[in-house]
Amino acid sequence: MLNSSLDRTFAALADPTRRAMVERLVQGPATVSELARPLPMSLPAAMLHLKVLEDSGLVTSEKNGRVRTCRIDPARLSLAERWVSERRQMWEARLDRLGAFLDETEETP
Amino acid sequence: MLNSSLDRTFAALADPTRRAMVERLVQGPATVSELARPLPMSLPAAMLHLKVLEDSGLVTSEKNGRVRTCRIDPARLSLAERWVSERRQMWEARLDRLGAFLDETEETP
DNA sequence: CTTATTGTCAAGCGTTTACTTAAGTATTTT
DNA sequence: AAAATACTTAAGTAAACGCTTGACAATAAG
Repeated sequence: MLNSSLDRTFAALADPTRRAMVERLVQGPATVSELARPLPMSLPAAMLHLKVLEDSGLVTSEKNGRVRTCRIDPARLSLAERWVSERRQMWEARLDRLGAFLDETEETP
Repeated sequence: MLNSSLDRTFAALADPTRRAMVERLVQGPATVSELARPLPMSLPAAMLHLKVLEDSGLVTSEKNGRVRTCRIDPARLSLAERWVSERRQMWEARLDRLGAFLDETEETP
């Protein structure tokens, strides 16, 4: 399905814990522990959130030795941004058409 | 909480049914039935989705007589758009700083 | 070799989500 | 007034989420 990646991306961003992780990762790569440390939950819980972010494609990671380094994928951020932006633009385009129609209609009152 | 509106907005957009409703509403206002008709589910189910959209603030509605008319609130679309956009920009800013640093470091090789 | 660090897997539990069908209310239309 | 329309509420169910604790790697450091 074409949209299921949008599903997962928006769902990933719907949680404050996961947005906090994104917020951290836009400053640069981080390990699993670094991401989990500030969070008010157990490490396994944090890893589940991380898994949601990875499944959405917003975050990628690679393991070297015993440490896994995570980084954000800005392309996925753009994907979500673009969907919203395009819909807002459609809405604006409709308003423009409506305005033009009204201008035409009320010529020489 | 300041962020719970972002929570609800992203959560609302995470579902294909609700995105389809948004997609419809950017073309202009619609009634509950008009929104529900194309969907492969019962009317009450569609109304639950609509409620999620309203709770998020993405959609508003008013009832005249027996028909409820729904319209989108583009400001809420912008809210989501802006959050994503700002984070993507933070990520880009970091890359810029990194580039500048590397340029400085490798002067006169 | 022993120990600490870093991450992972699994089982369990309570809450929330996404529907369903059935019944009911308010407003038009005939 | 009777019937159709448009929406709303309620009750119930199955699946998904978010978290916990506990046990268990694998790697690095002393």
